[in-house]
Amino acid sequence: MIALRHLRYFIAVAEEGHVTRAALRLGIQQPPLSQQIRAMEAEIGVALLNRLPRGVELTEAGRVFLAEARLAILQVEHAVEAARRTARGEQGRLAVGFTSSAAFHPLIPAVVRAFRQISPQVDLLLEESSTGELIAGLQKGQLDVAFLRVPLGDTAGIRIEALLQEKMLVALPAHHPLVGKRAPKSIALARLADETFILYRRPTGPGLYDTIIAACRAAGFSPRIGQEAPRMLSTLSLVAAGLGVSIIPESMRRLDTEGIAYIPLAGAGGLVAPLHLAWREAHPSGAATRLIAHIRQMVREQ
Amino acid sequence: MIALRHLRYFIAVAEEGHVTRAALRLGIQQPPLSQQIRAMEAEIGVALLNRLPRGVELTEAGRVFLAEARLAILQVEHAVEAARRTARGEQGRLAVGFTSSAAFHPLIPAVVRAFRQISPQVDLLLEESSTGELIAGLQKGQLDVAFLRVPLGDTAGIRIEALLQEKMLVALPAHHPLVGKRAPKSIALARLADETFILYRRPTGPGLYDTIIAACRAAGFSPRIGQEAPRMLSTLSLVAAGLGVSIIPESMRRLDTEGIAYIPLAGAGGLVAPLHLAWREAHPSGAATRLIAHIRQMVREQ
DNA sequence: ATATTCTATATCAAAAAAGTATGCTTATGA
DNA sequence: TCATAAGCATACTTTTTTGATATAGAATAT
Repeated sequence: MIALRHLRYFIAVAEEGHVTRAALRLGIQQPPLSQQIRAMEAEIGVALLNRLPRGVELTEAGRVFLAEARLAILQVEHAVEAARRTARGEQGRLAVGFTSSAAFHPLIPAVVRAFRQISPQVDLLLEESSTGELIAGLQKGQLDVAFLRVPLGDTAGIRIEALLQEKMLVALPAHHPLVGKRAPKSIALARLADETFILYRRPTGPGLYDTIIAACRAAGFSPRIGQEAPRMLSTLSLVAAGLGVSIIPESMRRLDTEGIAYIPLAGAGGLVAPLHLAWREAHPSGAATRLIAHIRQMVREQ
Repeated sequence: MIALRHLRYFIAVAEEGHVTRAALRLGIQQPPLSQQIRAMEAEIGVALLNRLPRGVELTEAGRVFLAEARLAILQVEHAVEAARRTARGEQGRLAVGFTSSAAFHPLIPAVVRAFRQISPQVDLLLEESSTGELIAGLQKGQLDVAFLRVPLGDTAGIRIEALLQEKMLVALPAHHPLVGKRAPKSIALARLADETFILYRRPTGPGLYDTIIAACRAAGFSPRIGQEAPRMLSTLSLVAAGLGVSIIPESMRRLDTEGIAYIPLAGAGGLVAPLHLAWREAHPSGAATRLIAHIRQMVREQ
């Protein structure tokens, strides 16, 4: 069976035109080199060298084989380098997931843009889905990293790290009495006791939904739920349509401003929207490790 | 140092997702296979596999390496195949030389055309030069095969084989008295005793030139040499210009017919133009062997 | 818990590669 | 032309590498 050693030896002999000199260069003796070359010729079934009184010369087949053998060696080196680059996270593919509400936080496009720039050879696959599906995706290895609001469900084997916490805003229809002529600087949660709430909730489990209800209870009332929107974005549409009020993370202010007044909560007792980063505990890829480190740095510098 | 064995083993493990099963497929035991894979990972410095409770899975680096390793194996196989094809004469380059007078024989273009068709992957390099240079080219390995008329000079290490013999024609100016109104069917050499001869001769030594002079002597006269043309083709131009007569191989009739009458020699005693094939005795290339065999066949069938 | 399924480790045997000594062929130079 | 040197091949030995066997260790599945 042909080995890379055979190719390396042959290339040396071809380049030197001389078995003894090639052996010197390879750091072995001449007889084993002669043997290896002959063994390879026997294996291929073709004479690659003409043995001359002084040195050797390539046959036509030898010339062709030399060129191809060099390519083979290069390809092996390329394979090794590609693996190393991939392990260093400079190459490969990286699947990043995020929940719809996290998608609106400016950190995420900033991270994606920055990572694309520093690791152009990594294919970033971005995928938006629910928290539950993100966690499952991580566990199944379909995702490498995910941004989510509140971790929930079975997070076995998943590392979760808090990145930041956002303040919450009250979203009111623009013509709501509480907004008045000039929107107030802030509003206390208790003043929303009689409002109808529009909240975002996924069937998969608790999330911001429960945090908000708990905060209302703490403020002394039990919120009346008017509607549960299927997607975070629809919540704001319903508020704009005047169907009720909602409480949303600050970063969502960027959206759908038409017809909505955003007012900070006064002394928001524990009512904050966290942003978490999640990744597989076991065997993170080089690119994932790199991305995580980069995210941490961006959060720190922010 | 990485070996092809490592790549083959790794590919098997990657494809099976299972060391034990891959070992079975490779016809070795599981422990050495595990060892070889680990040795290669150590060599590269990168984890290619994640060891799971049941079987193994590829890391991102492993996936990249798998694809590249497959290419490396293919390239090695390609190298071997290319060498074999070259040895069989199906690929490579082949330098064919011929003297100017041989170039006019229809066998040569026919051979070239036929060989191009049956061996399209062989690059044919055609080169016209003098007999002496052809022989030297063969000896130096610059040429693989040569067509020539009369072998001369130092032919050490050269195999020469007679392909065919052509009749000779007398070339006369169209208005020469011997041609008359209707050209005669043939003409005896002795009748040219008083003519001026225009002959082709290269400085390198004897050739057709001497054959012709010897034939004249045998016919009872010593030819008067009017001019020695540097190239076979110029001979005919000089004849057409009325400067004398010449004796040429039959196949040259195809050229420069304007102003020249070609008349066969009556009972041409030994006055024939041979065509020889010459090639290096030592280490003929596959393509050369193939070409030579093909030429012989074409001559036989002709 | 216990069996089962896999990979890892340790030790030994076999095979392959490298080393040493020397032979054989062919050119080179006195 | 004869001796010498250059350079590849062959024969044999030593070392290294690869593979086999036995068994441990980890983890899931029953």
